Amino acid sequence: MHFFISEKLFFFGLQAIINMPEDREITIYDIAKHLNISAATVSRGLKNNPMISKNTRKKIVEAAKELGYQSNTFASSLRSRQTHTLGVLVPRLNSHFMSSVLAGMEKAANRNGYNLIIAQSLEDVEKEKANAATMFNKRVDGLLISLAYNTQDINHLEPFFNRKIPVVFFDRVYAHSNSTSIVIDNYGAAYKVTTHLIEQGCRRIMHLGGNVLRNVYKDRLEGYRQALKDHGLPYSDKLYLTSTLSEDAGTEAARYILELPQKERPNGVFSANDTAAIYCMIGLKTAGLRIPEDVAFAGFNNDPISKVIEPNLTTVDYSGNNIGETAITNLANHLQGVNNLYMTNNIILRSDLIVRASSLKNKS
Amino acid sequence: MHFFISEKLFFFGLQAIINMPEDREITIYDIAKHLNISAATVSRGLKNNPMISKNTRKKIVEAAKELGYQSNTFASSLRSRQTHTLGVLVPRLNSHFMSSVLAGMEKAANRNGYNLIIAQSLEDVEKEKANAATMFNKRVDGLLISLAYNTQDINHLEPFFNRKIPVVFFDRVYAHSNSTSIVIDNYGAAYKVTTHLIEQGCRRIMHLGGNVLRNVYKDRLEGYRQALKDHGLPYSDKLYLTSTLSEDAGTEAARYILELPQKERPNGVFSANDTAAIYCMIGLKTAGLRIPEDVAFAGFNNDPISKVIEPNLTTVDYSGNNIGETAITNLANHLQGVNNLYMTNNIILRSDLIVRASSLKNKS
DNA sequence: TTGTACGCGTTATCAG
DNA sequence: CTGATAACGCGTACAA
Repeated sequence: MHFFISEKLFFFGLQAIINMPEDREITIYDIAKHLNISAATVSRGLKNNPMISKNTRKKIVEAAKELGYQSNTFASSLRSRQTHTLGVLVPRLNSHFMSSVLAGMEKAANRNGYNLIIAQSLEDVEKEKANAATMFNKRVDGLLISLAYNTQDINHLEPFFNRKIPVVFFDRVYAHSNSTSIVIDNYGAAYKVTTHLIEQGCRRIMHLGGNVLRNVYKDRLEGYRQALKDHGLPYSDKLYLTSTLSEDAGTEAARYILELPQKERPNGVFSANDTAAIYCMIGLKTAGLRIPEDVAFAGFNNDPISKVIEPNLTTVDYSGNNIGETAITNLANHLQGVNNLYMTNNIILRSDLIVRASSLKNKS
Repeated sequence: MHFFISEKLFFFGLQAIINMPEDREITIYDIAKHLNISAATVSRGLKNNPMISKNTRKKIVEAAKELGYQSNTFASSLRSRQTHTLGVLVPRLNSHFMSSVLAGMEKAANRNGYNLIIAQSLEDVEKEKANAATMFNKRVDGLLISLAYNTQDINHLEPFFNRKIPVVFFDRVYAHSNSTSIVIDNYGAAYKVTTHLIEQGCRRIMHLGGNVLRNVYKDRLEGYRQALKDHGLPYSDKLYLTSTLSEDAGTEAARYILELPQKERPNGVFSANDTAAIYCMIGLKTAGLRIPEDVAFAGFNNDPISKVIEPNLTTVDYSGNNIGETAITNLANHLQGVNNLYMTNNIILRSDLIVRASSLKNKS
């Protein structure tokens, strides 16, 4: 069986298709045709190129709005080799500190006309590698990274270095890189906080630390040790626990303390983060110890929970927002040629941290 | 004055340029040339197209690795009209709930081969609009959005609807959209929690709510009211405070309660989030009221602070991780043609929420 | 001040 | 199974 389709019918069918709710993008060519000018002029006009007369520029912008034009970033990126996108690679997204960092970053990025692609390594080097590769493929204009718990080297960032794509480390930085790092004075803060505990009368101070592979934990440990030394207190391995600083790790630390012979128990604890500090506190409180009379506590980060626990936890106000904003602002300036991040091992240090000694009473 | 440049010199100069430390990308053409095959074949081989013989496919992959090839996503996106990027637009990045959502999203996105572009509206419609436009320009394959505090309509999402780019609402959804929404049973949870307070002996229960423009706060308010009604308790405007549910708002609520004549004071408070609940608690505790004997509390979200406050706060375990994973998984499936999100006003409801009644003692 | 012409790197189409 | 060729939408020398 055969169907005959008249030329006319065919034409109409075609028309119908052509007139269907357009699935084509509106391009600068459409605008150009609309205004009887060239696409090049439109392209320039859209970017406020001063070479284009004010009048035509205006017309172009209006036509663009009228036609519902939306610039195509790929085409643009393909041509200009700029994505206006920054990659952010963090260990975890869901900690108070990190989400503050991201909030600060997003704000600064937005202000500078950049977008953020965010990924988490979940503390796993392999995921970190994979994510780094993806970001590279996405041609981010720059990378901001805080290293995973067990990252040993940064070979996976070589592609960035080779292509001179700026990499900014923050918080958990890499010691031997030539990149810029945004950090706080972890050593100093730890020193201060430990000293504070000592001044409150603590003589046996325990430290809950993280993996010393990461600068933050290494520096905090060192600050703690130096403070002990400077005040004539001995350092003991028995009073130094290293863990992931999770809630469970805090609880575990409490158990450890309670199992210690009465005489060997610490009367002060400096934890490298608030979470571990607080769950350790809770463990001890549950066992009947008084805080801070029996054991005084200090943490790190100024997490919201530190203001809720009783008594309030002395802690270091480590502002994620600041870190995030500083990191992005520096990177954006670099990309816009305002500064140059590639001075060897350039370290930008935020020194606005405050030790909050909220309710720890002097035990002298 | 004229310079004469010999053909030879010119050629050498050109050579020098060509041999300069390559700043050109390695493309599929380079691979093609390397293997004496066509770029088309390389393109196919790289994507494991079964039409290409296993042998050549292998060779292609090897050559790619050898030459250090990195696919150019723009070029690919420009051609294929797919970005493998999803836009996420949230009110704020730095709340425990939202960062959990993002963590869940990132995980699911990664698993499905998508990247996330994340932006925050800071509870401001205007920023929401601007961000939506950017995401559209970046040609995200789909948009996930939780509305700002004061968003009235969703006209700014029209571009997405017009182009049939899937939009998924989550948490703070839009009632009259034809899009899929990922929500929990806010009404039911509020009803349950309020009932719980009533069963503990509370007769005058206050509600700290948010802007009823947002479904979450509206539904929680209604669940609260229905529970009162079903248990023969009167509803009173005096016991309903609406705010941003911030720390300050919680403190403010405490002040409000304390200023109330003794007889009009609530003996129970249901807050639409944990933060306000806890700062209200703290305010009352400071004033000498006993929790829960004088005033019992219940919150919403299962924020970490709810496990730290004393006594522990009864709350609704609203899992951001689940919401995030569900949202992305559904969107990804839709994009891959597994399901279709565009059933009118399709609502995907997570019902795995649990009311944790940790330490609230029966006051009968 | 504006237009012409070409290429960015990939994928789709069609032809072998 | 593979190759040639034409887009995709934009930016930019160069020319006018």
